[in-house]
Amino acid sequence: MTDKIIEAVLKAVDDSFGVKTQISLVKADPKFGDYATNVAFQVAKDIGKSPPETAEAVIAKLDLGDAGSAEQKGGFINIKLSDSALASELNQATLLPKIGEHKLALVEFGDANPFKDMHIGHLYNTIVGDGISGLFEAYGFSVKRLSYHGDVGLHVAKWIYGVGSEIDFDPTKFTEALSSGGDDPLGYFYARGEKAYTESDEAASKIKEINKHIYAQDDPKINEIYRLGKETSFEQFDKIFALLGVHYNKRYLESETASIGKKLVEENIGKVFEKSQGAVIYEGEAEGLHTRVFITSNDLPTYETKDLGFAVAKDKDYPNAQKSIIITANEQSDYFAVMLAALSKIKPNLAKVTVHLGHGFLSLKAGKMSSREGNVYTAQTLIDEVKKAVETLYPDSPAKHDIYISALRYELMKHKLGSDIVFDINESISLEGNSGPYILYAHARARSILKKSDKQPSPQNKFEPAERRLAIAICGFRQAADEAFEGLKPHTICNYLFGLAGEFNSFYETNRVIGDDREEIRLKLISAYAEILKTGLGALNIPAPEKM
RNA sequence: GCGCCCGUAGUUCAGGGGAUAGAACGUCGGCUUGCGGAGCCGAAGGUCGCAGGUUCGAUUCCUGCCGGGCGUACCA
Repeated sequence: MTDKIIEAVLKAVDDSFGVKTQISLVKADPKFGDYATNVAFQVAKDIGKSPPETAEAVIAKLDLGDAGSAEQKGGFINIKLSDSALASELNQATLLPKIGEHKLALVEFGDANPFKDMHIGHLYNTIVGDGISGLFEAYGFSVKRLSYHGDVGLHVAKWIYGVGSEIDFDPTKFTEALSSGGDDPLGYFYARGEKAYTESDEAASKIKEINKHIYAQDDPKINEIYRLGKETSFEQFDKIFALLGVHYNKRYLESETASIGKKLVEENIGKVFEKSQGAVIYEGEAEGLHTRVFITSNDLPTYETKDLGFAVAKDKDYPNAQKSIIITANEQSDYFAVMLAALSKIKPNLAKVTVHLGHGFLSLKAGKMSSREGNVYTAQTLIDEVKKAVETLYPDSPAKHDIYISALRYELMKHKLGSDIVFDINESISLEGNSGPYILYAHARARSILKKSDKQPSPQNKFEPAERRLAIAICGFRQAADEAFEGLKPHTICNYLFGLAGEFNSFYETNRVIGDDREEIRLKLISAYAEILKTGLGALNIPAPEKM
């Protein structure tokens, strides 16, 4: 509908002044109209008239058909949708264009490294990734959720050193050693190795030696400890993914992509890469980037090389993806710019569809959780805390699971990606304010009203002012969703839903539904409202139970 | 040093050339014998970091500065 209006306005501008331009339609202050455009300001100067005169002239030529009417105020052209146009809009308010039909999108996220903790940053990353995946699915894409893990590299050697020095590198003592690492053996032994690495040269060289054995796989004891540690790690990761309801299509490992990438880099030395000080590097300065090492002077591939191999591996498994999104913390943004620059010279078609999406740093609001000083909070700890808080606040709810999942997911997606965010557990589970449970409650309440009535929702071509206001708000979904999808900004959906719920509560406060003369049309509004809440939450993979 | 991101109410955050800069939390004051009050209405609270520039119009774009985060050759 808005497309048709924009078209009509542009035609009127062209007819009046022979000017071709571009405009957007914004939601107007309700006292002025439903939508507004400032096109008169844009063209007024060129045609030598004041904005109000220009707007009047445009309106004189404007043919909106039965879509609505327009009037000028202070240079703005305010458009009011006709009731019939609004009614038909309302009927298709939940529909999103299936522009991804028969198209494939790859989304990579949740790349926690085995042998290390899955901390709250990984949790954030995982939820954002699954949300972006859901958004693409809502627009009809077939989405493959992929994870990628650094199962080789110095951090692994540090961990093996940490545990190995305790059990004298005897794999049979591994299980016993795990229990001595407390409730978080992975983090515990990694921290030990890390400490030794920085504090002792002897340990550092031993760790580097272990690292070589890991790549070469030529030491049976190290191989076995490695296998056990990796198994333990992924068991933990899978437990968390299952808790969150995240379903991956495929897990990739750096140990698999390393050789593919290394071959690719070696083939392109002198073309894309240069040798320097014994290492193989990519010089990005000419493109405004920086230089990065792809193969070390010890002849080991770095993360960048493995990522090149990963791009190829993904393409082999899922050829012709229209979009490949990589989601990481934004500390890796510059890194990805270099990696993608190198990729664009080797596999331009792959680089073209690849987008890196960076998110900010997640911290927790100071509270009881900060008692574990010096520790990074693990994903599991935060999940447990939120779950526990939900059980206390909603002891009788039949939907506790959905509530705590929604609390987590909503809280992490309601902020614009890229900025650092502070997670407040109490706020995340509260029914007051901009929270997941608030939206869930709004949805459950609407469903309950619909269930209670014995009449059927029925559209009508005439709205009372309060009804049309709600209807307009409901029809805003499409725009919010498009913005979220096109700009990879899930938070626009959260903010929209929160605003919509506020509109509804305000409406519901003074407009009786059941038993009113206008029950059918109001039920229609409520049903559309409930569907929008469910669809919007669903697009971000947030559950919306019927009761809570 | 250089590069990228960020500075909006007491706090957490939206907005991102255009009509009076918004919301939530917190504070204060009202409403409620009704469909889920877990709500609604209202008040107080802002030099949109500072200074220039572009523009009919700048919180928004540009430049500089101040403050913060991240990155910046062999970690990921």
